[in-house]
Amino acid sequence: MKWSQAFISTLKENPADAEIVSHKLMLRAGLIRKLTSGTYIYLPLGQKVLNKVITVVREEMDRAGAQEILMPALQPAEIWEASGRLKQFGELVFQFQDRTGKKNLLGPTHEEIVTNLVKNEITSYRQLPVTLYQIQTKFRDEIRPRFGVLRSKEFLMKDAYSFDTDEKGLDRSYQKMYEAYCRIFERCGLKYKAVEAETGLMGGDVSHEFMVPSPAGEDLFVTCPKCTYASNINTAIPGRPTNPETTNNSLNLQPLQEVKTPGTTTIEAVSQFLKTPPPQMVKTLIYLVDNQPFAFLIRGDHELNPFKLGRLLGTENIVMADAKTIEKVTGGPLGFSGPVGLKNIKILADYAIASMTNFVTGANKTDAHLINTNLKRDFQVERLADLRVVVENDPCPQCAAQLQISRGIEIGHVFKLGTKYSKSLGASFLNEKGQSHPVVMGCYGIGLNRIIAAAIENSSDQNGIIWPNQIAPYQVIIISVNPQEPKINETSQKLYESLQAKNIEVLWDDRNISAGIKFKDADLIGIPIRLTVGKNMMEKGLIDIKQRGRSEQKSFSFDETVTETIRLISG
RNA sequence: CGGGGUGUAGCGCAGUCUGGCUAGCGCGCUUGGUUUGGGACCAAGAAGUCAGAGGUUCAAAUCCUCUCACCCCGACCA
Repeated sequence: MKWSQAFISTLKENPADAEIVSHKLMLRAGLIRKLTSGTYIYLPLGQKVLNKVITVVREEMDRAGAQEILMPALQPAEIWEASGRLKQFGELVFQFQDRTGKKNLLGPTHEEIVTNLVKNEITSYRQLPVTLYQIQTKFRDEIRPRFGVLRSKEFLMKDAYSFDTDEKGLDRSYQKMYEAYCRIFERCGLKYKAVEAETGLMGGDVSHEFMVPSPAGEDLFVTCPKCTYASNINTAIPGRPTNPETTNNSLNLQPLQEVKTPGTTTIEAVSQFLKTPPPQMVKTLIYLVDNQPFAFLIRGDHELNPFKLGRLLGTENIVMADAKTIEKVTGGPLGFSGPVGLKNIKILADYAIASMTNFVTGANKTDAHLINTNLKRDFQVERLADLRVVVENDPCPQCAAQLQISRGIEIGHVFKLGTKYSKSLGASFLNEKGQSHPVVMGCYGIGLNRIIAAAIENSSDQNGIIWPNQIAPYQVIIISVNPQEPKINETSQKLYESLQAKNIEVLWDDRNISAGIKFKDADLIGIPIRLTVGKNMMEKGLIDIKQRGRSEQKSFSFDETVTETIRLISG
């Protein structure tokens, strides 16, 4: 493509809307333009990159034995009512009626639709296993679209679904997809990390997220510097101290005492008032679990993890108690709750509480706290459990090394769904013995637009994008420094045609503008190999080769330039 | 949805507090010319419902009321 004829518009200045590097560069390099909040137009350069990503994904899915289909974005609401997820998704789903009054929605994902398909088509174990995938636009009415293409209301997703006769089969299908994901992200040049994750709205029990470390990421994940442990912050388990159940009898227990703490309803306030550090304090959080009151005890500097509560207690109906309920249950106002003297309420304590002595708790009275509170002596708990969010330097649950917390962009997520959907939607098959079983499912998603943003977050400099070879919009850019000069123009033309003849994707900057703009633009849009036809051509008949992201530049004769370019591309 | 902020030419912004003359600047764009190894130079030009509606006033980008859009922080996700 000749730049003079291409629909490429770059921006010199940063658009006011953009905050993060990838968003700024995608706008500046002319990859995308915003239509409205959460929806983006892909311009030719952006579309080329997207297509490259799609090609990689498609090749690897096919290689892993998955078969491509295409399901509608427009879906009947009734299937979603049948699975019970319409309520769960709630406002996240774009819904509307068609002219007949039938309820429709724009698919936020496709589990219901494939399961329904499989229900109708698969009747025998002989047809299993099978994995289907598609590349489709998803619609989610996000509460807050942001960071450009990273979180949008409309986005492209590769979603795959595996169907097996049993758990073992699912394990195999899951493993295949997991490996395919690794290959995809490697080919896209991403530094990624697979971590254990929450299953969330998808359901199921095992899942892994693929994270690209980036300060722009919206997720936190935990990694161990010494072993393989890696997890989303929400599922990360802090390793337990070697003596978690330390009986505090042997320790120097001080007498329990009530102290006045006027107006101090937060940990910080109490900490300052009593001059006691938060790790010496215990907060008592009152929740309603299936409408029953529960107290959760957490060390002052720790944070409760509501996801863990759900798993532990086997219900999703968990809400923080309001001030009235707290007063009714504890006898004291919000902000002064404590475990001592609580009745008719289950008390669960985080493991970290077990090794604490002489700590501060609320007194269940206005403006009062208890000091020197001790477990067992002063109150009992129903059980000890892992209730909290991991913090930096917590011990690794596998090897006790100090855990690290990083920020990342979630670019893919794989789930073992089991029979959640096949049961609720009635997708079953007959086994060898003629018995009916629900199919065992897995689902596997990749955010295709996010791969682009993540790649840029991973790889850019002051001057612009530095594309990984596999997803660059063009492999080579030719800069004709002064296209008015016949020798330069003719050589460029010949070079352009020679490279095209070798099936190399080349962008020829033939514009009759000052050289500086061309160099700046080439850097901005990040083409991996830059060939400059200019001064060196006029003086010595040489063409300069420079790789984006490297500083050195070498000069070659015409023929050498072609072979060297090919070498760089294939190597 | 709660909190914070912005809206003036395609893009980036000044002007708004303290109302007043033809609404300005940089980039980009058009035409002609000189240029061409890191966002050139000269000359001439085009381009604005000052987010929208209503109000106050002799007079509104500027003051008041409402509405809309967009961005940032929080809960949610690929």
